[in-house]
Amino acid sequence: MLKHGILGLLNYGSMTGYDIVHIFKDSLSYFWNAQTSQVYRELQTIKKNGWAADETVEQDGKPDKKVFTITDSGRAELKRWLTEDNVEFGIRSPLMMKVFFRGECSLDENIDFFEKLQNDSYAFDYKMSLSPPDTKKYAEIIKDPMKALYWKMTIEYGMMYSKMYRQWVENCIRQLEELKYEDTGDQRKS
Amino acid sequence: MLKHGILGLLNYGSMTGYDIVHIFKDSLSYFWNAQTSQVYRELQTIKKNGWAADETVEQDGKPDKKVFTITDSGRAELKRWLTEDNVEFGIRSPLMMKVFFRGECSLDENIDFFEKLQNDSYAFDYKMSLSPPDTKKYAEIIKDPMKALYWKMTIEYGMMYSKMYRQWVENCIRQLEELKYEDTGDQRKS
DNA sequence: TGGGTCATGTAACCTGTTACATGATTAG
DNA sequence: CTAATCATGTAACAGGTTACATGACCCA
Repeated sequence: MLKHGILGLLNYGSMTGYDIVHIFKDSLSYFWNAQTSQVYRELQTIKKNGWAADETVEQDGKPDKKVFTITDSGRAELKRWLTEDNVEFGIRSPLMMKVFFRGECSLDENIDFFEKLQNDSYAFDYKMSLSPPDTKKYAEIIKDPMKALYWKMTIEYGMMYSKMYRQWVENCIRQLEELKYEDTGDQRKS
Repeated sequence: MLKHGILGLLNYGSMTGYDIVHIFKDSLSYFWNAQTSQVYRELQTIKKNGWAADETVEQDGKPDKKVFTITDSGRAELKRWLTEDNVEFGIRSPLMMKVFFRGECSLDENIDFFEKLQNDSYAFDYKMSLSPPDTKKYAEIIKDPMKALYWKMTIEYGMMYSKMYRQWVENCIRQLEELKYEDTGDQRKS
């Protein structure tokens, strides 16, 4: 998966592992987070597969760098990946796995649990409002406004997801709180 | 992750690997899909960790089975996992990775792409309406209505996600179709 | 006699995470 | 002097996927 993300970036222009790591952090982090170590490893297999070639560039005052350039075979592989249909609808969610079994904890513990989720989602939105995916940096790389459209779609997805998530969490909290009142003598009518 | 899901199920009652695989298929598949091979492997490590004990039961007319029973240490581990806070808000999405780079394909190809996503989501909803997560089977296992609440929450999440997803896809298609009309001479006003 | 259910797995592989490791330059 | 930025990775582990493998019984 990450392999093809890297290939996609290399297709915009030649760059180093270091560059790739930073683009992931700045512009793709909210739907994919890439470990430095994995990026360097994938670059090795990309090279081994002949999807990119590397060239060592000396710099002064800075360490040498290894610039990767996509090959025709790499572009073909990128296109193959984009065309292949294996995008299954489905939500592999570690969070739901936990929610599913929360009956083992007390009502109060679970209210705390969901309130923490709520806070995380607020924090996420706040962080996003402070530093949205870095438009300028990405525009430098991507240039073509037509291509930026797809980037915008992923951001819209992130925002819609975040909104839906918050609604779900609030709904869960409401249900738990109603149960709590029922337990402690039905104070809802007062 | 799956390890703890299995532990959660064993906590409801002793069962075999085969049972676990089927419960995952019937009731948890829409947020986690478990491979048979992985289930059997995880059961081995669960046993090795002392979280469950196994007992071979002979049957007539059917192959022998290995029934796993959770231990106190297993219950403690389940509780530890539920209590530990590592539920990061964030959406690791292979789909978004693909959407991000779709600028490499033509408008028409991309309209097809999103229409396929739309169909998948319709198919998912239809399948869910025909056979929603198997209430009866799950009720047999879970019994306690208080615990079933958390199961219901995961289903609500699935439905809300599915709705949001469809809206997002429709929104994407709309944007692409507008662009198409602009390209072919702005027929929107007619 | 052919397909479904019951029931068990192994082996190889791929992908992602965590921890560790180095070292020069530059700005505050 | 110290922290950040630039720039590279290795090693071990954890978790998930794919392919393969076996075998009896039951129902149509």
